Amino acid sequence: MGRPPCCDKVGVKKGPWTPEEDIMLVSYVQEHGPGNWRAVPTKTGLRRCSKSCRLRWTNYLRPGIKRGSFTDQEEKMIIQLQALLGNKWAAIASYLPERTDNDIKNYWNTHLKKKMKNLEEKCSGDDDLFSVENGHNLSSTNSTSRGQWERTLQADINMAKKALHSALSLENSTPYIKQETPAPVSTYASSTENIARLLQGWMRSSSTNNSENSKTSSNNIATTDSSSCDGTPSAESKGGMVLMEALESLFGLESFEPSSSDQLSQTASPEGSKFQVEIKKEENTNSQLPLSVMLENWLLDENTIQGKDDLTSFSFDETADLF
DNA sequence: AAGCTGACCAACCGCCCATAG
DNA sequence: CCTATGGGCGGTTGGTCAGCT
Repeated sequence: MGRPPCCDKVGVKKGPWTPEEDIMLVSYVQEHGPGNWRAVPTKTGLRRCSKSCRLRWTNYLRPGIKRGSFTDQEEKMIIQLQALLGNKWAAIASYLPERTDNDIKNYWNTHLKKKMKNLEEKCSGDDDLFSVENGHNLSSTNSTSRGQWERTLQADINMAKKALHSALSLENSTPYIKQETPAPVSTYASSTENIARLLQGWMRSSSTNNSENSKTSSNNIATTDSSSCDGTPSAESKGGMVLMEALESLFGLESFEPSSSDQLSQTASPEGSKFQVEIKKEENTNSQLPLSVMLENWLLDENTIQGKDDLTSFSFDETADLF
């Protein structure tokens, strides 16, 4: 017997969100803040499940979401964090605050999984270093001898260290949470911008086909988003700016702009901070933790991250005591 | 031009966890 | 301690579109 559904199935709308619904949701969140999702459908009049509202906000409407294709650097990070953490998309997303876990998950499933499989095929015959299909590398070595396992582990650790070190030293161009570097605002889309784009796409689609149902609008928008994902304002996004201004005056949404990295880290990735807090809590019992958790602790430890030189000084010998 | 197929991605679903009462 | 509830997460589905035959 599972949990009862989060809301009545009867009368609840499903499927793609319309711009009108998005506006209603954004204006509600602007007024009340994210949270208490249960109350959102009743207070906004949205005929949507509360969960659906939360998902729509976190995956699409919240400020600080970057859309469009992934950069090489992001791709690298995802691959390596996935190898290290497994399919912990929320945890991975905490390192890429401008990406949602859903985005990362989708990107992994559609692009990287295949890529890694090809790579694995190429590398078959070596060892299972590239075995990422089942998520955690570390767990795939159960049947190997201890020595082999340790070598594999050492390689994993080195790989992770290199990955993080290179990622952290890449001109600080990625707005990692812990670094608290100002986010490149141009690459972000605030809620206002998101909505503006939504409206724009919707208007465009309805102007070309007035009878077009709103189902397709959200997909049109998604395509539009990709076209301007590089942060360079396209002609379309300039049009969006006009709408944005209109919306700003309508809802007073300028306060949504991630004016500081602190705000960004709070709004863009609450999961990350929560994750880090959880890890912190676990540190007290480190001595009894499995290595995977120890590694996570090490990777996420604030001091380690901040003093990134330390990353390379981690030795497998330090972990030997664990066994 | 029509049909087919695979890629992509937004959204849904079910389970789990934390917490308030 | 137990239960109900809200929120979060990962897996999966289904609609749309582009490319190919």
